[in-house]
Amino acid sequence: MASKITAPRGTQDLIPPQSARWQDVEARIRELAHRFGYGEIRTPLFESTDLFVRGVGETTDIVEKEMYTFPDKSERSMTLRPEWTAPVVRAALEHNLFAQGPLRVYYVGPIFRYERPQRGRYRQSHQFGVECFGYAGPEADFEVISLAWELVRSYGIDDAVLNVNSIGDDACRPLFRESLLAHFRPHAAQLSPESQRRLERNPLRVLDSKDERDLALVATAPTIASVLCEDCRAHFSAVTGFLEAAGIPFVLNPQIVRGLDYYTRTVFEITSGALGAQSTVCGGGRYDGLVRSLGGPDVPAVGFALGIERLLMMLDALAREGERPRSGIQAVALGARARATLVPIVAELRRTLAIPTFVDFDERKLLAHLKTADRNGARYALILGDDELTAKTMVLRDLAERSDRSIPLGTGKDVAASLVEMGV
RNA sequence: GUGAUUGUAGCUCAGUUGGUUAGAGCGCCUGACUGUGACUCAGGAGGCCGGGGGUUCGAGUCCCCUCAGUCACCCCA
Repeated sequence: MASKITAPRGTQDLIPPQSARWQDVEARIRELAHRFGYGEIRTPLFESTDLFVRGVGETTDIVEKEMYTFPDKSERSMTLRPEWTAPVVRAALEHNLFAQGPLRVYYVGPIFRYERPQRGRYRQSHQFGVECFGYAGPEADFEVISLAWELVRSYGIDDAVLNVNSIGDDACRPLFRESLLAHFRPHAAQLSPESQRRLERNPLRVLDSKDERDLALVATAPTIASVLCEDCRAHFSAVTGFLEAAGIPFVLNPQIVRGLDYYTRTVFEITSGALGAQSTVCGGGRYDGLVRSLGGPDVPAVGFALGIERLLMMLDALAREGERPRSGIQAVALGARARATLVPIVAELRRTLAIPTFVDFDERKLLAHLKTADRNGARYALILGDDELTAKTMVLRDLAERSDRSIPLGTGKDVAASLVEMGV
């Protein structure tokens, strides 16, 4: 087994029938994004390391320890995409998309983070996300949040919770930072080592510490709400107002800080109890400063990223694995002559019918073929043996109804036509 | 990166204080039933016991290392 090559740690193969669920989810995502008027963007799997360092923030965990970074053959430092937002902004700038007014895009695809795998956390995972550029107003925040919520709602996931918060902007966040420093610094020695480190680099992140040594001080820390500037306050209350008007339930959660540096004002998360320690299925917010910090114009933006693995985990927790309806035809040939006759017929069925045609080329008994049909979830078995060859017919067995019908044996087109006529 | 725990057939798992040729259930294949699927019965195939090293007369069982899974911390999707 040691000599056997296995999938790298924290990655997984997606194989049938599991892959069909992913196709369903992705189809729903695309349909939803389409309805909201978002166009798809695809960017390279790897980018210049610098893009993420500048875009995500040097003090974030992603940049400090989670990036898959490697030198290419020209010794340029490259990094496997650990998140989509920075590449999306880079691409929009590169193609000058911001010159044409507001931009709405969505993405679906893998991200890579060098982490120790556990429930809901992998080295390669997949995200669906949207980015809405060009609107500074709360309407855009609402649009993006409601899009994320709509996906969760459409699956009937009832234990999902929408948490929202505002972390202020350039005007008031520095004040919040100062008041946090003033609160924690005198007691810095009592904080956990990790929090002490964060206190200097990014004091906001001390707030989401779960270390027992920090809890007491965190609990008495000043809240952002107390220092929010008038603009931020108005913006945030407009966002929550839209949510209320739309009947989208939410929780005001001052603990939500977000781990990426580029967020401003509105931040939100959708969480679920079905996900173990990684309770966030979707996280996002506003990042008005990012485009500029990546060398672009002053373009406000708001977006989110949603973990597809985690969404599927939530669906699993609902455990409503409905019986999949039978679909398709198992073409069955008994004997070499029947098999030779069947091959072109199968080819024609596959060309004209929308449902799958299954076929087993091995010489097996009818019983074995029917078992295979059962396993394939086929609705019908189309049987051709010596009797049928003589009578110039085929037997169409309805595996759900357990009934047989006879159809004339002809060319592939003839057979396909008969099947269509019979409502197959 | 830290800690805990697990790795035996395709899957779920047994394997006594180390002791000959490693087991079960499910699944798969074949047959009972020249040609009608979810039941039954009987056979069969399929394992360098994750990998490497060590202790021992002898290791699936003990020790070390390594890889991987799981769970948690950290952090996030």
